[in-house]
Amino acid sequence: MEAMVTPSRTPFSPFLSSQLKPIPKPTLHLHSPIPSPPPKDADATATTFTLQQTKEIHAHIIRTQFRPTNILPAQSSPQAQLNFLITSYIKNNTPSAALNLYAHMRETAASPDNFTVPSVLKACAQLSSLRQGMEIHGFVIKAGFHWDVFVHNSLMQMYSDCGSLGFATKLFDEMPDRDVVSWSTMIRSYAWCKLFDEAIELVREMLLSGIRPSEVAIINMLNLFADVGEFTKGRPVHTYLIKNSARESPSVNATTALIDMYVKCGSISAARRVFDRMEEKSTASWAAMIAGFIRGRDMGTAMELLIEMRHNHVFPNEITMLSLVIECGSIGNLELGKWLHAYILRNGFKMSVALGTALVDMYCKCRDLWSAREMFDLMDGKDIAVWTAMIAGYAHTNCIKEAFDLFTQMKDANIKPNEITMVNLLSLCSEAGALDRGRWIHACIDKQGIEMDVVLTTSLVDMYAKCGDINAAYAVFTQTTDRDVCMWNAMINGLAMNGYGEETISLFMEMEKVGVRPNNVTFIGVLRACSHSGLVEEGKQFFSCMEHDYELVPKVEHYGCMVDLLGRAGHLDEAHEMIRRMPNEPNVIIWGALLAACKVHKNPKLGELAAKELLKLEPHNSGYNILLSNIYAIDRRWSKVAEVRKSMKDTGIKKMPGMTAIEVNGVVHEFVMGDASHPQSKKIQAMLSEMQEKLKRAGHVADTSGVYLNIDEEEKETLLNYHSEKLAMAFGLISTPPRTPIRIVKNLRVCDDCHAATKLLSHIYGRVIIVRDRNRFHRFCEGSCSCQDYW
DNA sequence: CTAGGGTTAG
Repeated sequence: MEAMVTPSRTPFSPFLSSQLKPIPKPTLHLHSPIPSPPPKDADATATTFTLQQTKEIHAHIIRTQFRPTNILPAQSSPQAQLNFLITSYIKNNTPSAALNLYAHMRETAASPDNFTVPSVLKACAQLSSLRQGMEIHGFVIKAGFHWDVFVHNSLMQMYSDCGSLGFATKLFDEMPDRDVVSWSTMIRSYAWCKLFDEAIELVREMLLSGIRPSEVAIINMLNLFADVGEFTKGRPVHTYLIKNSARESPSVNATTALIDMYVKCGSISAARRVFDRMEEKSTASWAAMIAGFIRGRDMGTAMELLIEMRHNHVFPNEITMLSLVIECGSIGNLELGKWLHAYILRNGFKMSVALGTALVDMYCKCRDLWSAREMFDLMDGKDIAVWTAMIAGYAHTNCIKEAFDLFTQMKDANIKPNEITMVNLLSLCSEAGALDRGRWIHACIDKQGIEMDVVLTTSLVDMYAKCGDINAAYAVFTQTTDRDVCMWNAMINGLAMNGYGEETISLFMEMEKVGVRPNNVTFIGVLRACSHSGLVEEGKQFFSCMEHDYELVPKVEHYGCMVDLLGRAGHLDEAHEMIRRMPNEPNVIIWGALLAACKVHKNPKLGELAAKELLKLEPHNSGYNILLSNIYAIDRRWSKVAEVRKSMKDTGIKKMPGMTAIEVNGVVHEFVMGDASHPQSKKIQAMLSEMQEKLKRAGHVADTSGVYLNIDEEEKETLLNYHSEKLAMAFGLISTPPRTPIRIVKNLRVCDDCHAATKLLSHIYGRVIIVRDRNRFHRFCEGSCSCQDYW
């Protein structure tokens, strides 16, 4: 099903074609009956009925065996009556009822007609049921319907809504006469799949083919350019609007969409000009403009407009407040968020569940978990979205316990988790390396029958990969065929960080083969794989082909990967040369990569240069100060070391604490250096002493070169023994059964001494020890380590 | 027209 997300417009995957052959041609089938065109003015369809009323009419129709009723026009055929019911069910958001009726029609004499088809296709779209949609497509072919624009457009819309851009495109390409709706549908489909360039190309083609865009089409286009976020691309539509407004001025809605487009493209001034010229402004126009000022962090003007709006007798509604709160959360302005919250309460807005959720989410994004929780606890009728928003808040701040506690409470409250809830919990497990928890979530997903969409599958792949179970990650990855670029990236990066260099490259090849276009993130994974596996030449090739063959401009991150790749391999001068040649301004990632390489390959001269550049960029960053002092320590220039340390102390810079986490029986335990806060601290200390003893006997000499303090060797050794990774390992050894693997996660790089010690410990205790540090895995087994570079 | 919670990389 790869073609469902195939980016290119033209090819129609042979796999898919074979399922739907023959593709219908708009020819007239003289021998099959041509169904009558849809009734033009059925009174009943103009009226909207509630779901309850619809059900009653349904029951009545069945009871009276399609006899004319006083609700429907007297001459209504059974067909028309059923069509009416289908439409009414769809209007009431019960697409499955509509599809059941359709199935009923197929079994009875009342065969579906040209009027039925668009309605039931809409139901399929609402349910994202590609299978049923294809079935209807097949029926349309078999029944020999007249292929008018309406049927074509409905089918395209269904395929596009079910995520099958490939089928939609195929139909579009085969249409003899495309109307403005056909074009709009395609443009919208491409925009949804984030294929903006293709969408823009379609806009161009549409205008060239002489189609005059309708208002809906114009609004669609403006929304498209708002998503693209590029000022220059949206400009032509504005020009078009101005040109045409000589005859008829654009509607308030179109102008509002224009303001929204300018705001999202970051041009507040252009938005303001349009806004000021508007004679009549709707609530939405004001909201779009105010959201723009919030986005531009101009709170003063935003507040002024909010007040001015009321002076103009336009009043904000719930949706206005909703979008303001969301915008505020995305810029993380807590002060404004609190003000908006107060404003909402003061002005008696109805606190809907949606608005409450937006507030909870806003507080979470502003990292005020306490206020978020307060709001959350106050809310009545909490639905799955609020629970998920709150869990997401805990997940993003790495509050494992709180997140899982809340998850339990949610289940106790009989709220069924959905895929979004699970994605949040999984990302938490990824971060903490909590494999057992992650597996448990996976089991929950299966048990609860939660739909595995692309995002959830990607999260699962990511979780297994980041927890070091690469086989499980691959198993999930191969179970699905509907993979988007994110999922490929997750798998590629997973292989890369687990040290599978060659495999990463072959997966990349496969991705290319099935026609998924790699993006910037993909290349970060591929380059990192080359870096970790010492594939210098391959890395250089990928780096040059990403620009030449894939038209992707390497970003600073890619240069960072290259500096890391060359640096790790010891090509320090080449790495330095790369930095000098790069078009972008080198940032901390670049110099940091060079500095780390200089430390490993003991090149204090270049290292000092890198460290000084780093400190120019971020004088207060503790990590770089420490690295600089480390560089001096290599040359044993202790006075310089002391100087840096002192300046750090003076400016109040503290070292980011090294932390190591280990999951035992689904509970994540965290340790910092010299940690004695764990309930089992005594036992851990005893274990540490035993480990130290055994290490000594095995001939381990403490590598104190990682301790860059001018203290005596014995003290250095003691310090090393209390590194957080050793504490976590000791705890792992005493609390898990013999021979089971030990997995730990460290937030910084593992130091040289801990690395050497872990190798021996894996042999001494007969354990596989898997350490995940800042960006990759070290797998220790019987006294050796999987990583191939400098260790 | 604006419409609550989500994935990869950093």
